[in-house]
Amino acid sequence: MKVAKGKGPVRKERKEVVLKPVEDSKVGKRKAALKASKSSNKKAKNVKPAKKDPNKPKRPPSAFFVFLEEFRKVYKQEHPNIKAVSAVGKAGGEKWKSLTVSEKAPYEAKAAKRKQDYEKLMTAYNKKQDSDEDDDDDDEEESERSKSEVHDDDEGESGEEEEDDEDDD
DNA sequence: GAAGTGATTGTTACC
DNA sequence: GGTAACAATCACTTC
Repeated sequence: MKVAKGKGPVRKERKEVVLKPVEDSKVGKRKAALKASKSSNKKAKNVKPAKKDPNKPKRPPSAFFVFLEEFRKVYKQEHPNIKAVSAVGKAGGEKWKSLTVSEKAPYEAKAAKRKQDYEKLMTAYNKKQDSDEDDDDDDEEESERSKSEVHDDDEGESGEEEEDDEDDD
């Protein structure tokens, strides 16, 4: 992915042009952490350098991210000229805070399902990892097997998700 | 052309 | 328990 890889000094100016700096303390903290980790060559990389696995299931989106997916579409329609992801994220964050618990409920439900899928994928992934350690030669076979299992599960869940998505509406 | 950046919140995973 | 990383998105910037 392209998340916080930590390359070199690229950016900054554009951000200031697109939108103003945020004064949210949490944001500052988050950004400070990101910048710190990036500028310091990624602490996590030092902690767990070998954890980068392309086969590893990606994290499930939180309720906020599920909401953000829909919010982006609406935001694009209302603000076709604003394409900065930072602006969408910021607006989405404010909107999210303004939502009531009941309004957040459907997004949390979706996130919960995504999480279940993720746990299944992680279980299969961990099994694969375990088998890899046990026998490296069969890792491809195990991989295919795991994928098949996961795929089946995923399909089933996906179908439910689709239905639930409409239900939520 | 490839790759990183920003902005958001929530959750995960690691120490 | 605390904290940092990461999940999506995409125009833009830099090398």
